[in-house]
Amino acid sequence: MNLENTKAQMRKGILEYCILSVLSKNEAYASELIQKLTEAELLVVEGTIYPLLTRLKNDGLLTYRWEESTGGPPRKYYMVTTLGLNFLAELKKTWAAMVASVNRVTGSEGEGRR
Amino acid sequence: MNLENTKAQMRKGILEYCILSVLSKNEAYASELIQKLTEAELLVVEGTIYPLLTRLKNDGLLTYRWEESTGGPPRKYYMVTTLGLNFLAELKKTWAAMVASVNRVTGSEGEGRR
DNA sequence: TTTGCTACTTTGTATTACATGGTACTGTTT
DNA sequence: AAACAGTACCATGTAATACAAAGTAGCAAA
Repeated sequence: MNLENTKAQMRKGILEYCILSVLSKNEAYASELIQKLTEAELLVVEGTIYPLLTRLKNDGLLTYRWEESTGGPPRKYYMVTTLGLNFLAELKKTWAAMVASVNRVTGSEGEGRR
Repeated sequence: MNLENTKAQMRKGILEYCILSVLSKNEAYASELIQKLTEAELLVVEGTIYPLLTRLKNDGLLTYRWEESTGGPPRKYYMVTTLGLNFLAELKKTWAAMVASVNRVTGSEGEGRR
């Protein structure tokens, strides 16, 4: 029962939401995504993001296209599909509801709203 | 990739926080906890909460005492230890930081603060 | 005694994040 | 040209968690 472990557990399930959200604004390839999420202090690593992107693609929420790079191997640029946009809208609601619930239960209901 | 599944994943890791938080205000037994969390629209079931309570107890964050019931079997009333309170304080910070990060990444940073 | 309710417990399963190691393409250095 | 370094993608195995499901046990009323 250490804090790092609990943090990791808390991150579970929100990555999908974050990735879809980031990609809905701009297409990006995996390394770019990792950089953006890391900048936002949401730890992610390769071993996490590649399987996740593949899963989202297999479920029809993402597509990708290959693009040559000016140095190094070609990149897979991912973008959100229409289905992905719908799912993202649902996730947004879900996230908002969950934050509200947690804040209510933990007694920080008013925070950020006064 | 269905919404219910993603919701379940989003809940991961926050239960510890919610339970510690609820118990820090009033001691309670498992069924009471389930009721409170369900009222707050945070689904929990027996199979989830009993092992979790035991884990928190084994890690020294919770203690319990038996109390006879006026009908039915005796109840285990759980309460938070000093160690648990410290951990709770950390979780509170962690949760707040994560919500801030997610909102920043998904572009809902201002929401609830206007 | 049987039935029903409450409360606690245990076992097995699905899902996820991550660590780790591996493949492949490009350009640079020797 | 050969070796190397850097970038990018991919695959496998592990740990942790939530949950379903089935089980145990106490108490009380019919």
